[in-house]
This record gives sequence, structure tokens and C-alpha cells, in this order.
Amino acid sequence: MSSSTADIDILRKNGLHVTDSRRVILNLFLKYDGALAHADIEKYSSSLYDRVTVYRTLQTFLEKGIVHLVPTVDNATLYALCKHNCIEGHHYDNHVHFICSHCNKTSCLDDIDVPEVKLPRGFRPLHAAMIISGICKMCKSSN
Amino acid sequence: MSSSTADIDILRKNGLHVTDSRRVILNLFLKYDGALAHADIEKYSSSLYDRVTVYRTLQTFLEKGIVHLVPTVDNATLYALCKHNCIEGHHYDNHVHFICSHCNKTSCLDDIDVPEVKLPRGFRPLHAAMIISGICKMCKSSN
DNA sequence: TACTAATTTGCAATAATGTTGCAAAAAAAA
DNA sequence: TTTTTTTTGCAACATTATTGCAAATTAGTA
Ligand SMILES: [Mn+2]
Ligand SMILES: [Mn+2]
Ligand SMILES: [Zn+2]
Ligand SMILES: [Zn+2]
Repeated sequence: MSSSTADIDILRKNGLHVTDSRRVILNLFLKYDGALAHADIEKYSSSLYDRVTVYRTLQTFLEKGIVHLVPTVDNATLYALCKHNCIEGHHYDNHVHFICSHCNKTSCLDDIDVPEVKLPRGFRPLHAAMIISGICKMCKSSN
Repeated sequence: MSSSTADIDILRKNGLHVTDSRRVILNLFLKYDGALAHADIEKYSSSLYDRVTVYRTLQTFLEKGIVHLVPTVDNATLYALCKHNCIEGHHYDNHVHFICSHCNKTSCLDDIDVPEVKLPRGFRPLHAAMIISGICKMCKSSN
């Protein structure tokens, strides 16, 4: 059985050294289709790595444009894979984020752009984020 | 000179005991037109009250519907006065929030509703939040 | 006003989350 | 294999927030 090297490719493409922790954490994102918190990563990676290593790995992924921060309403720090053409120093994350109040999963709706809004006179917008909560596809269909 | 009792009225109307800290903190919100963080309150109230008292006061105001939490992109906890008909246990805060990247002030755009968005099949929306960053009215006009 | 009951406050302890410096370990290059 | 560079783990520290409890304050009643 040949194991995939998609993770290695992504690390190499971004000029990062290939290390155990980076591979494991990146694979969590590749396998789980949704946003992950630091605590999730500690849990799913069986506490193999030091907290600080996890923080630093996420920070590195952020800087390289491998993941982006997900806006939240409850002050949690969430990370999700960038699926567009984010590069070092600049993210292109203007999609809507959805959080399910049933399963608590936060998803990137990568194909739904944040809509334009007409602001009061004098306000100049530069960036917009949108968070929609409700019941997700999976939870709705499993009823 | 007769000092206003708007703050006392609000506290009474919400069935809260009238105390020094509650009056001072509520007046900060009434005078400052924007969102405040816990640290702002400690600063502007001249550190008169214990941190814990400030936390508990904000929590009480939240529960009564006197203030609402403001969504942020940088995981800061911000509070702003409810200007609509929020009541104990239920907020009606579906307006857009604007954060100025110049003066850093966060404003409630109370008259701008969060727009509807067409979601992928299967997602059922219950609530939506929107945060727009850019240059605010004051900063733009003072150039 | 004085008294009483209920609520609120301040303090100390504790928790959760995140950051920094530095030596040891690991990865990449030579 | 050896050397150089990067990454990791650990300890210490910082910030933000929560809890229990006794003292102080508020509101209602006599
Ligand atoms: Mn996203
Ligand atoms: Mn608001
Ligand atoms: Zn769900
Ligand atoms: Zn401004």
C-alpha cells in the first residue's frame, strides 16, 4: 500500500521543511472538511506534540497561506485549509462561513462570496466577513 | 446642574439594583458611541472597580439585553449598547458591524441589516453576522 | 430612620489560552 | 558522513476570564 504524499507536496511547494508534526497536522486538515481549533488538533493527533509546536505550526501555515483564520462569533480561534490561491503574505478568503448549532462544525462555503453591502455615506469598506449559524447539510439530512 | 438619570432608568427597567459600578459602566456605553472591550472599561473608569466586578457587570448587562456581544475577526470580546428592543434572554442584533482600521473603533451600523445569502442546498440559516473593516466616517473626513 | 433580607462587590485562587527564550533534536545541504 | 540551518520541547511568563466566599451595599419593611 502506497501512502499519499499530498501533504509532503504542499509543504515542499511552500518551502517548508518536512517534519512529523507538520505532516500530521496538515493531514488533519486534508482529511477533515471543516475548521479546526488548536484544541481539536491536540485531541486528534493523540497529544503527540507539544502545545507550543502546534501553535507554531499553525502560525507557519497561516503565514504561508496554507490555512486561514476563520471568523467566529464566540471568540474561538479556528483554522481552515485555504482552497483558493492564497500565497505567502496574502489570503483571498472572502467566502461565507457556516457554523452548525447542532454538530458544532464550522465549514467554509468556498463558493459563496460575502455579498456587497451599501454602507452609510463616508464609510469606505476594505474587507468583509460573514458568519451564518444554523443547521448544516449533514445534520439536516440525518433527521 | 441636574445630572441625567437615564442610566438609573435603564437599570430599574431591567430589574437591576442600582450600584455605582453599574451606573459608571452603563454611562460609558451611553456616552461613547461604539463598542467597548473589558480593558477599555477598566481604563475609562479609572480602575475604580475590580476586574471581576467589571466582568460580572458586563455579563449581567448581556443577559438583560442592555448590551450585545460584537462579532470580531481578531477574537477580541467587545460589547455595545443594544439600540433595538432586546429583552432578557433574546437579542435582536442582525445589523452590520464596522471596524475602522485607522482609529480602531468598532461601530454598530444599526440601520444596515445583514443581507440574505443563498446557501447551498441543505443548509438552513438561523442567524447571520457581518463584520466590515475599512475606514470609518470620522477618519475619512479628517483627511 | 433603623432594621433585615437579599444582592453585589472585592479578594484570592484557579483556569484557559497563547507567547518567548533557549538548548536539544531533527532536517537539509555539502 | 559532516556541517549548517531549522524545528522542537521544555520552562517560564503573559493575558484574559471564571469561581467561591466573606464583607459591603442595596432595597424593602417597620
Ligand atoms: Mn474559510
Ligand atoms: Mn451592534
Ligand atoms: Zn451540523
Ligand atoms: Zn476611524
